Amino acid sequence: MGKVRGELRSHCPINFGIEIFGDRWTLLVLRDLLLQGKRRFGDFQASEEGISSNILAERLDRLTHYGLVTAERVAGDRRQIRYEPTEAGRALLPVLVEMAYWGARHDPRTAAPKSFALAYEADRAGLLRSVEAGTNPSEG
Amino acid sequence: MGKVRGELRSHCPINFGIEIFGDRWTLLVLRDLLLQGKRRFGDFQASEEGISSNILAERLDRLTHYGLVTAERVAGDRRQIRYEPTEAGRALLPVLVEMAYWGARHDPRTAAPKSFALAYEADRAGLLRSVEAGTNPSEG
DNA sequence: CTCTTAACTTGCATTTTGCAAGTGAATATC
DNA sequence: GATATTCACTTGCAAAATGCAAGTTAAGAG
Repeated sequence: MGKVRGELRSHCPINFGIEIFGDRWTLLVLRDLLLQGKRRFGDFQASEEGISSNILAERLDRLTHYGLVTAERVAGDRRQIRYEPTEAGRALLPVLVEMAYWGARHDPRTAAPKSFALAYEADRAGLLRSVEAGTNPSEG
Repeated sequence: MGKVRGELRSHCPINFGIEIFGDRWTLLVLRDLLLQGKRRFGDFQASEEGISSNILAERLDRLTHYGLVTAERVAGDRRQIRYEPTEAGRALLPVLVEMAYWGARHDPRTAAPKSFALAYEADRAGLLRSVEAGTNPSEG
């Protein structure tokens, strides 16, 4: 059961996001969901950062609770649950892309290929569209 | 003393940002710094979310450690310390703007004026420039 | 001097995180 | 159809982070 969180500290539009995904794991789940096409519990667990199962379960609950994600059992294999981003979840893609660009430019050891930052700089809107369509060539 | 953090979980460009500002307070400090023009310890403390002084001190330390912020004593009043964003810190502005837009569009009780989301939709690049210049009319 | 201001520190209770192991239901295998 | 395996969690508990209140130190004001 997703624990219902109390009052927000403020309704500053930046704070709103922080209250939902301002922690060390939630944005990684959203990254996997929106950029890597992952849809299942085990997929998220398999990411290199190594989220543990109790944390992952709580975050998926919270994302569902806040309407960024939906969860449903898979017909054909009722053990599985498929997580899908909602419109509100997909609307976070530009946030992720800006963070990725910042990381690509400021982490001296970044794993992002140069082509990503270059593509961003050449045509941000185009990059966003291709990432949205899942046809972006400059990601792992 | 800023505690030096250990190894990063990964060099995914999104994770890099999370490791630095993925918590409930750091982005609020950056918001105050980049969007509200706040420069002093007491200014940050005065924000409506109510950060406590030990947390604030630790976050400022960390931001300084990671090179997003500089700290220096004010000549003329050596009690004061002035915090300034670096280039890397200012480069987070687009991330904050995307988060603000998302919050403005998805928090039903958002404090953001409609003009902000409308200005974003009409001319994102122009909004970014005006926010960068501190001449943005659609913020509190 | 004494008082006040500014920027922290410290102590401690509460909450969150993280690891390892365990559970229960559904499906695959023998 | 009994057994093993997969999947998505739960549970227990130690460790770390957070949050509140009060205290400290250095500098400037009166």
